[in-house]
Amino acid sequence: MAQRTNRKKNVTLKEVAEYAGVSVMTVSNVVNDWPYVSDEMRLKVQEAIDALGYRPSALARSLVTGRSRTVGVVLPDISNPFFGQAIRGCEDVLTEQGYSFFLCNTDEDPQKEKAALETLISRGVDALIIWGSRSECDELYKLIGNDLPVVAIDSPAPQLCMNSTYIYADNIQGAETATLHLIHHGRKTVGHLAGPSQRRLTAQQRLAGYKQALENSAIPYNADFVMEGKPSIRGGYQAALHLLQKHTPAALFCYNDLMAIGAIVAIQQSGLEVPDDIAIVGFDDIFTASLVVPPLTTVRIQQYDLGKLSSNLLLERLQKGGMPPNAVNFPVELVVRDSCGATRLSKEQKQEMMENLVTSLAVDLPNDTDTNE
Amino acid sequence: MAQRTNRKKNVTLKEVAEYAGVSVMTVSNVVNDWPYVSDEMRLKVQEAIDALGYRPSALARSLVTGRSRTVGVVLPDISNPFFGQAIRGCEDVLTEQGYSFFLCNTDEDPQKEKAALETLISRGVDALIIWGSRSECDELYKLIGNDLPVVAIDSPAPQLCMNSTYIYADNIQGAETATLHLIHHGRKTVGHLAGPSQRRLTAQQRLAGYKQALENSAIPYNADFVMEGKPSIRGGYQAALHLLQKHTPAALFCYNDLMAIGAIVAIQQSGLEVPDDIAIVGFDDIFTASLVVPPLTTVRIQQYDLGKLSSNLLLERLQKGGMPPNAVNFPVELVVRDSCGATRLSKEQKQEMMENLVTSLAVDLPNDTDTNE
DNA sequence: TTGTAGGCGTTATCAA
DNA sequence: TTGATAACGCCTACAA
Repeated sequence: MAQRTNRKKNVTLKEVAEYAGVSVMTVSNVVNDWPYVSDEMRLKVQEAIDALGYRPSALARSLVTGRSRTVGVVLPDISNPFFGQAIRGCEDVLTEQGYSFFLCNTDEDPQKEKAALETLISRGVDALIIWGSRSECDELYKLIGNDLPVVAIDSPAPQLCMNSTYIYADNIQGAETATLHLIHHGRKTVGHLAGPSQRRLTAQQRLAGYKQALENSAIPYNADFVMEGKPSIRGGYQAALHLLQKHTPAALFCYNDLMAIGAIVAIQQSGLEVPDDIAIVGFDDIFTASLVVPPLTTVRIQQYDLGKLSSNLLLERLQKGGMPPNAVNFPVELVVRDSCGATRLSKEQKQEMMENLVTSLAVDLPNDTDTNE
Repeated sequence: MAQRTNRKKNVTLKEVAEYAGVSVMTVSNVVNDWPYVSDEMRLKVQEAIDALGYRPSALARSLVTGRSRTVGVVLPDISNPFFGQAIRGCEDVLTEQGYSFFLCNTDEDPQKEKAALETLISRGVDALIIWGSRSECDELYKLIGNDLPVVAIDSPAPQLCMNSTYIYADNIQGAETATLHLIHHGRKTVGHLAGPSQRRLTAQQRLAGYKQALENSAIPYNADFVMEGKPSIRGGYQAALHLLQKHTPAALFCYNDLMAIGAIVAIQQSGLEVPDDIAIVGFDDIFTASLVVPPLTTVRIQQYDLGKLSSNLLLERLQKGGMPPNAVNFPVELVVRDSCGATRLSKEQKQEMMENLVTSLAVDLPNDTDTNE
């Protein structure tokens, strides 16, 4: 008798049906644009719907249809501008097709990732977009099974065992191009500030591309010129300082833009100049890359487009069904600005700029979260 | 007889019950940690759950309980780094409490906002976080009603008519502080690059704070020194150029950091220097603000904390129920770097840095989305 | 402590 | 073309 507690009172199909003096199915048919409804009925029902302010319950609908028009998006960290762009691409595609999505951050923590997937599945998502997964393939399989379509981006080879599409940004190629660019512009010794290769597939790939470039140029690989660090400004700063204590390469190819920015600061603090003494190339082309001084030469990943692509491929899988696993390559491109020294804008006054950068960075480093990309 | 099409086969309570040889309610009680279950039962049921890989359906649960543990987050644009930070704050709080959330971008388009809200409500969200709403108060009310808890941030006064909490970053105070800072450092004429005051409450507030500072300093307000533009780098660039064609204020307080960055470029192109000829102060303290040259003096909004606050207040409303509308002030703080000229780091060589900035910006401006903040 | 019945709001099925 | 009824998977209420 008593209202259930906490229950939101919403207008239901049944109420609309009673109001209009028809059956619930008729109302349902009108709502879903079923063709075999007389105009008279349609009008009458529509009036009732408007009068009562009826809104169909997606929940109830999902329960009975088994499809929710809902997607789970799992990624490392939305506060990372890279993913902000990317997910915007997802959203635009998904929303247009009537899908909503849940967002989950993992911080690249396998535990959090697992929890997120569990939650999403129990919420009945129709599909998953997984960015930079850290789970093993068989573990993912155990969690997800073969029924749920998955698009995995920059994750370790889940295409082997699932109803999934695997997208990889062309990290190897991009890293090779970047490194070759430096070599071809006369930098004899090119070092590499590597990302966390244990945790990130992309870090491994970019390192591989770097090595490949050396090999193609008949330059022997020297581990002394490679320093691993966290993929943040501070991580790049520290890795570069370490490296500079023993060696002074003519150029550094960095895992990503943030590390590159950190490297610039470190180089400057060491009394050297970018790009005159050490040239720098980053990766990603985040928004900030063009705004720092010197503007960063970098390998651009069109983040928004990548997000769109992922969602489009997901929708395709959702609509067709029974598609075999497949892998898709996402191209990247070198964007030449000043930090690589290929252009001729540099002068000695960069000293001053760098001091400013150092000053301001010193203030902000404490707030720099290490997981930021 | 035939399987329904497209239906995902999931293990149900009933199947677990049969497997364990108990009733569904016993299983349900175990799943929900009901206290009055014998250890024996609990064990038996738990085994069945594990054996079958049972996962409760949040959908079915929501349908019957009327609560989904789901929140809708509506904001202008997630690719805007400001919101990336903010939403991360939301996520951390919500996830910890077992809530998932849907993300919707509005691009500050009332149509999209309305569509998003309709969708979210029909999906059965328990509450809403609405950022920078552009809907009228009564329209929101019509859409949402009084049952759904709402936290509105930097939106026009929805607190008047709903089960809502209204959070406003202290834009007026912040703008006043920024402007006074410029005045107190000897800038006689302080102009303002305003945001889109028709569309954004925050733009109105920051303009108001600017005017207030003038008034408190007994400086007459002069509309010639205020120029409105889009809240982007390009918007700031264009607005500044316009302004500079007729006047040369000693300082510019800008609606946000992006406009400030654009203004720096424009000033430099006009053969002037920041901060020597014209001092600049921005607003927001986005990630990039400390990385440009000169590093930007700005009014910091702790974006992550703001996100956390919004979600905490929402949860409070969700748990207590029947709370009256209330408004919460979120403090901001001036962060002094170089662009305001209060510190003494500037030299003539900034010319060179600026040229670099200009060069790189010229390349990237076509990709600059005007809605970015 | 456990089980049974009913219903949450919708769609699928099939009969009228 | 319309309508009655049975699911969908779960929880609340109440009975055993």
